[in-house]
Amino acid sequence: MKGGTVTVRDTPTGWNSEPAGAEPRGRPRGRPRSEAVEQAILEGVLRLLEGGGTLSSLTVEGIAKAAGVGKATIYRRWPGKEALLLDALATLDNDPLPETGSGSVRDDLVRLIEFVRQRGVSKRESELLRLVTSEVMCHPDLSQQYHDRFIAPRREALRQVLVRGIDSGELRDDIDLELLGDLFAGPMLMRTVLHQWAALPEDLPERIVDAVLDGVRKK
Amino acid sequence: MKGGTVTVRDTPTGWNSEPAGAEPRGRPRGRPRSEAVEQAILEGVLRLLEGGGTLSSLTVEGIAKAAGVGKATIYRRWPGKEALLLDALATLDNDPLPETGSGSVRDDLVRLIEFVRQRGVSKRESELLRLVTSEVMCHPDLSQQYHDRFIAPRREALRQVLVRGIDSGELRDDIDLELLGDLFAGPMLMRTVLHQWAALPEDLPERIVDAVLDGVRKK
Amino acid sequence: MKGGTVTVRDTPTGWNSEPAGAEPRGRPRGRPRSEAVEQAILEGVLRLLEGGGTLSSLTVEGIAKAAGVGKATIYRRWPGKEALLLDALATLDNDPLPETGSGSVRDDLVRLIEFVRQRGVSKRESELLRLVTSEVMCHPDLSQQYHDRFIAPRREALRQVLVRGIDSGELRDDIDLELLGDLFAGPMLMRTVLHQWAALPEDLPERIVDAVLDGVRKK
Amino acid sequence: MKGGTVTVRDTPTGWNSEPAGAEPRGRPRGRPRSEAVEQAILEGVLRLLEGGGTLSSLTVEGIAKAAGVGKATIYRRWPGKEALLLDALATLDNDPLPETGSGSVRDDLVRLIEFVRQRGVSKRESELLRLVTSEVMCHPDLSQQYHDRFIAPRREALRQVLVRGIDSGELRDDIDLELLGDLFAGPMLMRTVLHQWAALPEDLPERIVDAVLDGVRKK
DNA sequence: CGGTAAACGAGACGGTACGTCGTGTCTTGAC
DNA sequence: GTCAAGACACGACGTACCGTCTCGTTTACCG
Repeated sequence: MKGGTVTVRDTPTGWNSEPAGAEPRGRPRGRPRSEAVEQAILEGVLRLLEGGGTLSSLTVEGIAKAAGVGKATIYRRWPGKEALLLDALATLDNDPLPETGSGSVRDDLVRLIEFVRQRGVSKRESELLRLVTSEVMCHPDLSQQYHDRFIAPRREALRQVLVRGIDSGELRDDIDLELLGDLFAGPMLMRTVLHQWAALPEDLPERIVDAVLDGVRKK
Repeated sequence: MKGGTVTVRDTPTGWNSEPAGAEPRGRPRGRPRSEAVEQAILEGVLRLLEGGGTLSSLTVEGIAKAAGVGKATIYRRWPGKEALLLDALATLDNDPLPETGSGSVRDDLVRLIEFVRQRGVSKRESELLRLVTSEVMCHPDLSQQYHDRFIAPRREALRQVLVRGIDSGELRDDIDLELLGDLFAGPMLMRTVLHQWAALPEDLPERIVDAVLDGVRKK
Repeated sequence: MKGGTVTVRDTPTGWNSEPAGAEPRGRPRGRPRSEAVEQAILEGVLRLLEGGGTLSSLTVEGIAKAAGVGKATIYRRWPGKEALLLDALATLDNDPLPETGSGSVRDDLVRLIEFVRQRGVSKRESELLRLVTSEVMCHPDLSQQYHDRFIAPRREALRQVLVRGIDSGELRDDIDLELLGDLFAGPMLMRTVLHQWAALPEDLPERIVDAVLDGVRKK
Repeated sequence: MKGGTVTVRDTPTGWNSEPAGAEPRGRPRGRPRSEAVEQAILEGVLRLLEGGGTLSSLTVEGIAKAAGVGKATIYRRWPGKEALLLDALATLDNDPLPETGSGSVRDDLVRLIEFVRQRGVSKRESELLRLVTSEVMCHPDLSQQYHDRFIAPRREALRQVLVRGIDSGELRDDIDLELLGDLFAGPMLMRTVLHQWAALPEDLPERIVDAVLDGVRKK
């Protein structure tokens, strides 16, 4: 909730950013925004999502009620339901990406895909992902936000592994990097977006990686 | 707009089904529903979608206005906006699946993926797909409809090709069929859902199929 | 609720105005507005007013709830709470002005003032008058409306009586008509606006008229 | 802003009363309230009123902004907008009542009515009166305040003159005092509340008094 | 050919949520 | 303890759609 947030949120007075020393543009005046309120709102969103329901059944009014908060307090921080959803997603999805580069390229790939699989197994996260993803597909501007905050880091990690694999001669160098990434990530997305969330067995990452590495043609 | 429709639409009086002769359950009385009105509504949906916009900016009231039609006329035919969207999608997506089974398994796979690629290059279809997909992810009941009408046929065609490949010894038989399908279809979905619609070059299907067939491991 | 209303209300399609024959400017299309709903809203206003309360405690939302009506239905007919109050007042204040010109000028004056006194005695009307009057004093545009619909007719009736009195030699002709009217009407207003509504005994009109006629100077 | 104020205001610490020496109940600690702030708030109210506008368009938030003052500073001094209005009215309406009892009863009456007329010709005061009056009519508790501070003194002065007139034999003694007062004050109220503020010519007080004294019946 | 009945355009209807604004209280740091 | 600033819970505002309903009109069929 550090970097990407500022472009979506209203970034009201920047009262909690400066590390030390003199504040450049004057310190924020008036009562500071309550951290607890922030948490309550995000927690309220997650609580409502657990009940399940449509995107349009997740109303701002309902969130305010669930969080014990005024509507204005929500609109003071987020321009709308969509941006709020992104931040709610961020509160769940803040585990660090797995370490890569230490072992074999294959193991790194498995680890990355396993990391994504975890998202879908958690009830909370999968519900949230379901809604966020559909919301995102409607709002092109949010799509950018979503991509920058959630997709891009994963893709970058994947890219680095793939580059290492090419450099070390483990991977073919005649396939463009973008497609290479899609080959590994696509099957997970397939289950995530269109299939049931249940169809994510533990050994799925391994099977995906091995199949993509070796090809499906009979030798 | 034939088979699947009946489960979604109200199928009010069955006025356009029987050719002649005795109607079993009473012939429809009163003024028959106008075919032109039906077209106008669906066309109105597509016209509004071209303007682009959020899912919630596509209102039933707006559709009625755009089509020069009363709201009740829409509700008489579809139970809601979602089902209407599915039918609108069907008016575009009614090309027959490509023939398969005549040539090599590889060519069949390329043809199938190329068929999907076509969906994404048309402005109208890609916009519609964007909204329908996000709508579908929220409504579990629609999800079933969408799957049965649009996903299942494609998956089935794909499955048949893959089975043929396994039987003929061209494809490995130690990968379960479901994953096999995802390997080919996943990369396309990746571009469709998360990437830009533009990134769908003509030779993409070939490159996907060859990469998946041969694997990405350096020989 | 005939003439004056049209300038305040939205006068949507004029569906209830034409006496007979062909409608000049096209008959209203769509479902006609319900007379019953209209009554329910006005009745709701009066019911809430009986409970007593501030002007700002009489909310549009409350009126809608009390009348079992959607807010939009109110806004469809009246531009705001103020105009609605005027019409609510009109539903109470629709007794015909008393007949004048038949007997003595003094009796006519007493009758007119007695007519005004009746307004203040009724709980409903006095509450309503209290709010309407204060509302009216804030909104200059409503002030005009209020004057035209409620004040002007009374003043005109009073003026006619006074003119008759001057012509017949019963009243002095060296006092301008406006002031003459204020002399008779002022004392009633005094009790109405500033005093308690209770202080309106039955013989008040007679005493006012006689005092104004004869003067208060000791002979 | 002397006597009546204390019942309405919070009378916080009494910081401006003691001349010197020992404070009986502990001297006020902390920063004393700024006199300038008080003035700024009242002046802000008057400035906003000159712009004209509805009662509800005169918001506490707007007053604070206009006075360059925090909202809490206003609420620390007055319990609400209404009481503040009364005090704002008092800053304008602080001329001493005219002397009476020195000359003829008629001249005293003219003087008193002329005094009231002055209120109406000042733009500031008439605007303020307009709002205060309407506010007052809604809040029964304020009505009492308003009556005690502004109406009662005038009525009392009027009453004294009338009593003197009766005692001296100049006025009839068969009309109750309350009605007698209304006869003189009513016409002014008429113009003030319902008519235009403009209709207050200089000789109006004289004409009212003479007409009421002598009666309007032709001799 | 005239009657019956449903479809049609229009738009009113009871609701629900929207995003904004004002209220009166509170919480900061500065004075 | 006051002050300016502004966050806070609350609740009304006026608007926009929802899905249903009631109008008068139109358009088929059926007797």
